[in-house]
Amino acid sequence: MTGAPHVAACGHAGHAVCADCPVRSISVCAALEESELRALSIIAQDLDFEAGAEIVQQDEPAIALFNITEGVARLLRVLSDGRRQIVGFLYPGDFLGLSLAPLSAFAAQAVGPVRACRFERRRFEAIVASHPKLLKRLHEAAAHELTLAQEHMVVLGRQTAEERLAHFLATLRARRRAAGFEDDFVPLPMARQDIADHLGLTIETVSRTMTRLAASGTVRVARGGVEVVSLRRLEDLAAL
Amino acid sequence: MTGAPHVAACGHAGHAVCADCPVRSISVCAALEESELRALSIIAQDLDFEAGAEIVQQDEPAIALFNITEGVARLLRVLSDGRRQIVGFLYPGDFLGLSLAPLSAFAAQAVGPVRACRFERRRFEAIVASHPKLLKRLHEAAAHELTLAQEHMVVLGRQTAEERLAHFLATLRARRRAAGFEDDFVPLPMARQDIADHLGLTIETVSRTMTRLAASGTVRVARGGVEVVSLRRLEDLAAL
DNA sequence: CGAAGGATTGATCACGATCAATCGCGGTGG
DNA sequence: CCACCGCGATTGATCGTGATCAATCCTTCG
Repeated sequence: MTGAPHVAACGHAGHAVCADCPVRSISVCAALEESELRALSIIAQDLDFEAGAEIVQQDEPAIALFNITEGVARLLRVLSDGRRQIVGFLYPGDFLGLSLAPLSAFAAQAVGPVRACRFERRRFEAIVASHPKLLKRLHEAAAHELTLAQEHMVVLGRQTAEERLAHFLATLRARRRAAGFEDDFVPLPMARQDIADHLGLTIETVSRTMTRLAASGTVRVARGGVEVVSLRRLEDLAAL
Repeated sequence: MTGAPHVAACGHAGHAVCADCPVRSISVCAALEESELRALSIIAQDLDFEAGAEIVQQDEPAIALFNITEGVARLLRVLSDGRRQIVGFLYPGDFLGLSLAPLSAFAAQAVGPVRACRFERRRFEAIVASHPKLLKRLHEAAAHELTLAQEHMVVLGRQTAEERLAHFLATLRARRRAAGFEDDFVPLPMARQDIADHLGLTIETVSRTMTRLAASGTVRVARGGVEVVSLRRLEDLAAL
């Protein structure tokens, strides 16, 4: 079910050219010196993953780091009895492997087709050790992720189903806005089950709640996503 | 109800002496060069907080960072309708202010009497900028916090009340072990309401679940904490 | 056109929340 | 010294949100 990733056919024998990177301006690699970028470029490997493929295995040695360049990935933990918790979705520009533990406590899987830039850990850390700006960027990314994680704890610990879904959609919309999109359409490339496992709900509750948001004129459900009809109402419901 | 913090009466006009710091070996300040430690020492301020006092205000500018040296603090978000979520408890050696946002999205309050080492943010960042080892330590701390936060998401999203409490107690015990204690007593300096707000439960559910853990011979409830009777059972129940 | 799989809708159930009473301990004053 | 008070914790009774079980619906793809 999970095909092995293969080197992208797009050029340079699998080595990425950072200067051409589509997430150059928004990722950890942004604001790096020319020399740092060149150093990274040398050890970077451009990989493609098909939908559902494991990018990182749960409880396996974390020997590599990734920078998502295209597509969406999910970061999740599967309990022994099959319960899943998705702790976050990774979008282009997001960094995978910020936690420094020797074993990866979480798996990362491609939601749809994903392209990612891979760095072997030992080599990456060697570069980090000698490039303080890169460390600073990594730290900022980790601090940001930490804030997101803490916010999501509030959602999971204290919000109702409707508040959770409203918050999720509002967050995705804000993120899309920040990425420069002007419309109010929120693409949902992940399955309902993924949304449920992210929000600590069941697929049925997500479905019902989505229907209720649509019935109240807050959103309109379309193929592949939702359109935010009343941002005001959505944010009121999210109630953080 | 929350008295203003006052400078500790213990010496040097409120300036801490890092070399004498009780958390020197376990905190962010550990493994720093002599020069870095001296630089930090100059801007450090030793503060006392009484039980319940606000160390950091929610939604206020984050103008300072803290290193907890004695006591326990809670990091929490209060929703407009009064619902609370405690995203973590801070023990001696823990760093407060890792998230780099200009406004603190969370409040920090003293659970009992707390002593903390305060750093004015601007000055702290100036030191960080010129001391790469300190940045590295901060990054490690942030990465560790991130992992803890993600683990707790799994707890809040997918665990039952019994699993949550068992996990909480097992985590506290492990932490205490790591700090060098050999016994199986787990102090619980925080109120039941705090535990409930950390685990996304009500105080009644915490109480009932605690009683059930005691009835099954997993723990014994004592004043100020619990004694772990069967670690095996506790960890089985925690079921991560 | 038919099969397959994800999404939605419906009926019922259960876990934890809510409402409420009591307990137990520590502090205070008579 | 003990009666009383206050407050946090525990226990009990009932309720409600979201889970579970189950039946279509809808879209995609062969």
